[in-house]
Amino acid sequence: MSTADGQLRPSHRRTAVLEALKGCPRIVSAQELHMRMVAEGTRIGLSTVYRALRDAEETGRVDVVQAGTGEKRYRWRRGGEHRHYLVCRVCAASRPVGAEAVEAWVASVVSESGFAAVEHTVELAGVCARCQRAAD
Amino acid sequence: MSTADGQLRPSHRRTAVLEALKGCPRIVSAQELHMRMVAEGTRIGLSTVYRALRDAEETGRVDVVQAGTGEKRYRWRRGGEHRHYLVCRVCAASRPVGAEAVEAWVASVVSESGFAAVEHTVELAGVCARCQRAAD
DNA sequence: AGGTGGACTGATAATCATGTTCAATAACGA
DNA sequence: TCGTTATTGAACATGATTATCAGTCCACCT
Repeated sequence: MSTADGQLRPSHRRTAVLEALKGCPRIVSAQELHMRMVAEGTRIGLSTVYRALRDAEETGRVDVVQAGTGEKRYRWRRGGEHRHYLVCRVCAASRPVGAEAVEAWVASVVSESGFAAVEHTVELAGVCARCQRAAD
Repeated sequence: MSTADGQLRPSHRRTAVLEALKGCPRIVSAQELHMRMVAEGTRIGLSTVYRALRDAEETGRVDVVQAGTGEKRYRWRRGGEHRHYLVCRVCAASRPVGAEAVEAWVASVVSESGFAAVEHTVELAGVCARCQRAAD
């Protein structure tokens, strides 16, 4: 394989993936993130991006949103806590929403259900104010 | 493919798919439903099952849960209202949960966000009491 | 009843996101 | 420097879903 510019970074392609994710203003899919990185000049394979995101998901460093089409979209988790997001269907801009009420509701449902190890997913998708204007 | 109002014309096969779904005690994937129908002696193609479920989803006659693997699981919507479910990760048993608190929370978040046409997804997955016992 | 046109069906192929394989290789320690 | 080992990434595999399209069925008209 040709090492064209010799700009081989230290062993942290994975770190590069997470850094790129941090720099994303909107939620992105693995493929979008890969394209973005390549466009910026980072030499990285799609597999590595998938691997890094899966690992980050398992270790709780990113939040995941399942799009309706069965693709996953990621967002860097800024605070320590897991968050829920309101995502724009048009431009994919995302903003975290306060979810204390939902967390409390989930806790009460779980306690009276007899279920154990309950995980919850809350997803909100709509059209943001800017895209509403742009639709005219 | 579709008539003026976007609804598929009723047909023997399509009705059979929804009837089969009604008879399912747990949430099922399209493929599971197809296998189930074939096992019962119904002659039907996988494509038709997918089509019927997609149409039912679009017209709001079924509830959909996205499994972690990117597969969709369906449940016949018994009341008129859309529901949320607590699903067992082991046996796929599902029970509807009262979600008034969540609906109210969603409404308030939406009203102060400036977003329009917001749709929400709430999914709860855990291990039901029976499967907890069976795990011993 | 018989014909006709459009809708439905289903086998197959295509697509799409993601996972796995494995030879090449970069990082690290002796 | 040399060898060991984990990481990488291109190609391939997989699994769910969707599109294609020729054949079939059905409703309606005469």
